[in-house]
Amino acid sequence: MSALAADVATRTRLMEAALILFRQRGFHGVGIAEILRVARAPKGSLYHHFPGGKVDLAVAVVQNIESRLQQLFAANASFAAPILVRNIGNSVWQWMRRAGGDACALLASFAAEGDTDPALRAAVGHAYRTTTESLRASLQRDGWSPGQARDRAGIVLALFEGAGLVSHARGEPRLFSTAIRHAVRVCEREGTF
Amino acid sequence: MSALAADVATRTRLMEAALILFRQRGFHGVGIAEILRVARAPKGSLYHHFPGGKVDLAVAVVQNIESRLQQLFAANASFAAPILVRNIGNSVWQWMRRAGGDACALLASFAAEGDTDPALRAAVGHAYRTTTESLRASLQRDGWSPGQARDRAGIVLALFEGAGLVSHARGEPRLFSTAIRHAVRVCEREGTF
DNA sequence: CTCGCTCTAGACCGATTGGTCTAGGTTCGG
DNA sequence: CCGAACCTAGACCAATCGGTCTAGAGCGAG
Repeated sequence: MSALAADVATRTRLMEAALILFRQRGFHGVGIAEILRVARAPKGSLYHHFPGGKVDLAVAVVQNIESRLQQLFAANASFAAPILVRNIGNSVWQWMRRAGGDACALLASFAAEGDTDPALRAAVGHAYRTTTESLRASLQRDGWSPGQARDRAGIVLALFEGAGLVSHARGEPRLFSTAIRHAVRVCEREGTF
Repeated sequence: MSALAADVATRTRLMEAALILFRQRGFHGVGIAEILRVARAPKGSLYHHFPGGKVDLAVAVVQNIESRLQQLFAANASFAAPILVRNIGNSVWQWMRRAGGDACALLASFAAEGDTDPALRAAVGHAYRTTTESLRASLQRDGWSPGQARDRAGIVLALFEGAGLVSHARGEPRLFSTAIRHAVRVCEREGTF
């Protein structure tokens, strides 16, 4: 099916362009025209692949990020929470270093504009929920109490989101790697933390 | 000067409306028309008080938040870092609970759309810088090494920004108070953390 | 070959965007 | 009481917004 191949390519190109641009300027900061220009696609293609238009595209991007994160959790499921957090943190860091691939800051960006659209808000909320849940499960497997596991999962998520945001805003990747190290320690059973 | 009084009132009303709306939907998500409607001001007033238009208004709001944060640091300068962080965290939490007064999530929102405008980006960067600097100074006063103080200041800032964002996105104020408690511990000299 | 379906292509639309500009109060100092 | 300064008020503008719609290119199946 060469038709399908072309389809996938265009669809993917649209999502990649959207990811890059939304990350830079947020949902409302980017016009459809610009996405199409970057993706080198005509308007018809966008509304063919994403009948709901701009929101539909943004939701698809969020879901894609969510599933990528879930894959990372699955790939690291056999590790203890500190190792898992370190590995996932490093993977996300790699995404951020490769131009435009920053997942963290995109979710944060959409979260910041949360009251925009119910569907988009729901997608971001779902992504946060599944990520927190995976983190919590890992911590509980390590022996943390349910309450402790939930709190620490929230802390780790907030830390990553905040660090992604601030380090992006200030052009200081350093902060993100510091945050990874700290998040790892938050998950360790030894020490007061 | 009753003219000045009217002036101040309109200017303030514009900034308050902008703060509330930008926080909800970000810089690009809010139109000037809506700000004017909420502030009950005509267009002419906006461009009189903020000749640079929308960006000028947003920068003023960011600077206002920055100065409010600096006032909090000044008011808590005599406390050790953990107490200072707890107090400031609680104050910010109060802002967030009062409708529309969330400072953290607004900076985060603008940071997320950072590539929008150089002036806005600079204002947010400056606010982050002064806040981190105040935090670092407090930690160093407590005896932390310069490197440790800088790292921990960054962690605390990222934690607050991330927690403000995620808790706002998910409607879970709980996470923010958990983050405050954690941030306090990050600043404590006792324990491994 | 031709039919039919998927996808591309872009002209076109009304609504809304941020911003400019001219008038019209209002409130001072003198 | 009057002119100048300050501020309000909103009509108006080009540009852009997200979205719809028709036309046709390209393909595999029969």
